Amino acid sequence: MTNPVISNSVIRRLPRYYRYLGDLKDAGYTRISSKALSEQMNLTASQIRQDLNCFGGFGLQGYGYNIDDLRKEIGHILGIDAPKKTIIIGMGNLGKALAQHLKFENKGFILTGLFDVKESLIGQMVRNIPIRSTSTLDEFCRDNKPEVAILTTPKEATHALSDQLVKLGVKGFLNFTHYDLTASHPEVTVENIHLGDSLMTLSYRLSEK
Amino acid sequence: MTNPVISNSVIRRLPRYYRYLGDLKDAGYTRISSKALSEQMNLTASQIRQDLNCFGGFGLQGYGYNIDDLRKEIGHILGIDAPKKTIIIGMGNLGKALAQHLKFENKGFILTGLFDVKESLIGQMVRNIPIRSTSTLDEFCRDNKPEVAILTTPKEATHALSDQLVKLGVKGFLNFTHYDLTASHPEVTVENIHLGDSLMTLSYRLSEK
DNA sequence: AAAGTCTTGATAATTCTTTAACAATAAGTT
DNA sequence: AACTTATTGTTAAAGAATTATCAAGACTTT
Repeated sequence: MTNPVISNSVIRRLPRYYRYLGDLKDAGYTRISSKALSEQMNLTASQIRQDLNCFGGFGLQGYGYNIDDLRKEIGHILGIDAPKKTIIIGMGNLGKALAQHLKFENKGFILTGLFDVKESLIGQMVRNIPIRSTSTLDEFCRDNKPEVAILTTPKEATHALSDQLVKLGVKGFLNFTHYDLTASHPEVTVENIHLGDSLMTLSYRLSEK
Repeated sequence: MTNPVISNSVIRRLPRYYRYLGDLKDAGYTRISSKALSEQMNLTASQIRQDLNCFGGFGLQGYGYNIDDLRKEIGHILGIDAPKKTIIIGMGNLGKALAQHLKFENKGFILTGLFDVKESLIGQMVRNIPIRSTSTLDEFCRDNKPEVAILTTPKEATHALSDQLVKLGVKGFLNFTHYDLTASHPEVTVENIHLGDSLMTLSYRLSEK
């Protein structure tokens, strides 16, 4: 698709809208105005309207937005209705925590494979999926064609591993390793999550006060 | 301290500078120019110089920056030399992963307490720290005065828990729960980490291609 | 020690993001 | 059915962030 290019800032707010709309829906509400939503979310109403209008006019003057419709629209924009096969590499505590707590199904992902190098982990079941040896990755990817990989491996392993996965057709990475991954090809997408950076940001804010 | 107010964008880049400078130091380098660093980090040299000059002129014309000095300066700016006592509440896989993998000592934090409500976890040792019952939180905080809490509890528990902790003197939160925490008092700092949002952002980028 | 090179810090220009304003229009009300 | 109120989508203005530029000055070489 060749859409008009949406700014990063807008994209990063979409999941938050999606969450809040889900909560409102669960609470039984059917409509909301940009003003009311802005108060809940600590944003300006203007920003919400501006953001949503990047994708279309989902609201109705004098009424606001239908919560369920808007949520579905945003879900569609986020690609949640196009499930992507996903593997996790590195099944230590972090890998396990992600496997168990991330609601993959709700977010457009299907967890299909778990990998680790550590003998003692191989064969363990997490969420009814067996942990496989990383040495079987090539074979698994050829058979199952996962599109997304979540990495929680040691820093040293990351670069070679991501190269291998890109060759095997993986298009998206959620990278929790200490290695700063950059997209090697234009069709590859990387989301780096450095938990340590968040800690340091917190430290800064505590120190400045 | 009443500093000239640094923008969010700058603050969020500081930890990344800190990491890269650490890597360069470990690799044995002693100096680097903004241009060379910008190429490694995929930024502009201008931005790096602009960012650093928010805090002072750490560079030298015709030479660049001394890696070790600059790293120390940024560490100091980040408050890494002022260790903050920290507790983790919620010792499921995520809490355990954070306890074991986050390098607290390097980042200005000292892990002093671990808490969970689940009977089977209480008493377990992680990093030589016992997991305590959440019911002992008041007592622990009065005795140990932790400044920072990392939350990995269920959504429902978060609001009440954070209120309780603020009353007990906790000033900083790293919030991994599905509840969007907002700083209730001006002296309280919150860093929300929604891993699900990162997944959805990734989903968007994969879908747009 | 002079000439040349490099690289900063600062300022200016540009671009991007957010906020404000308001006409248009749909819903709700009498 | 007309009138009032609410709220959008859009355009314009303001504010931030990023990038480009360049004089000043420190290092390096001859």
